[in-house]
Amino acid sequence: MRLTTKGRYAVTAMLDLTIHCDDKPVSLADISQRQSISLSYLEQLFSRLRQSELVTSVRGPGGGYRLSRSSDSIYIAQVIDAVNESVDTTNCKGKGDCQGGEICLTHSLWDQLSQEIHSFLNAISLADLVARRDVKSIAQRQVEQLLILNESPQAGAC
Amino acid sequence: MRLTTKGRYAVTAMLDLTIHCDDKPVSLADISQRQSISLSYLEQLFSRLRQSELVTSVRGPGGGYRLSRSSDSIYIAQVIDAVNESVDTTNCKGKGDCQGGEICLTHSLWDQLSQEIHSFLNAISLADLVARRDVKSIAQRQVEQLLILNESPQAGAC
DNA sequence: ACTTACTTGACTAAAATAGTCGGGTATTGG
DNA sequence: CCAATACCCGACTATTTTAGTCAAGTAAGT
Repeated sequence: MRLTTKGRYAVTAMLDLTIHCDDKPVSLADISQRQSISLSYLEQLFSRLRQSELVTSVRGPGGGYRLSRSSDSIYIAQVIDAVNESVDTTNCKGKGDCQGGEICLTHSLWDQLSQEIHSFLNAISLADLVARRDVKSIAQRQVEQLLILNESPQAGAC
Repeated sequence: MRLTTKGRYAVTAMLDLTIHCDDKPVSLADISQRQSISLSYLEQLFSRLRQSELVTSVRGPGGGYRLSRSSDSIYIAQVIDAVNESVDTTNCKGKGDCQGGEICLTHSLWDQLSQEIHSFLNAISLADLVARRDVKSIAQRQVEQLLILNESPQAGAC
């Protein structure tokens, strides 16, 4: 099982994309500023997200990324899977050959835990997260901080 | 969040201890053979398990380890915590200072997931695992394999 | 005494994480 | 056309963690 900054960044970036998407695609530079994630690292993550067909890209000036489908049909588990191999907690990737070809003593426990985590993350969509009150207020704070930082009022398109 | 071989080994070893404990303490050498875990590595893990007061040790010949209390009052979450810092999935360890002192966009999600995993692992005791049918049959297989392995050396040795 | 078995700490190879860097390529507004 | 924008891609790297090994103890039973 791996659940580290990589997966967290991916979900955070996808959520940012969901919040700040109206008609124009969202550039990685914007996400980088709002979410304090390095631009180069974001590029790496979005390469995987695009390969998994969770986002589509638009090149050139004014370009950026869009969700490839509605935010209520993109689930957190899919985002994590895209960048973070899996949420499997078994050693044998569910195959049951954990102890020299045979199943190990605790295999069923880890198998059960993996299913538990997967169903939890697969039941929450990006749309669900956007609807949360705390997410809304944090997103607003981030936009305001960015405006102060940039000083020049950048025509709040959203 | 970390859930790797270290935590799995710890739970497996504790389960082995639960199964093979009658009156005499269980030596790490026995666990090492049955569960195919390196003896030196087990020593490292049991050092942590002892510090967390999950096991007690008996030194000298015939010595080994015992559960410090009944197997129905030792929970999987405690074993993992003992060797594997925590099952927390947030970046800020629940503090909420994930984005430069402020809370990050996805904090509540990871916080919720952490609680989910913790309650799952905290609801299963070693006694619960021992009672499982698959665990019983795997344990029996391991004992039989060990008997075969230990009886053979008389043939070609010396 | 001798052996067994726990105890401790230092050390290490390999892998993963969390990035950086430098060059591409497509697109578009002027 | 052209230069700026922003995605695209692969190689590189420092740091941390994992999954151990090794050596030198200490305590206790026969």
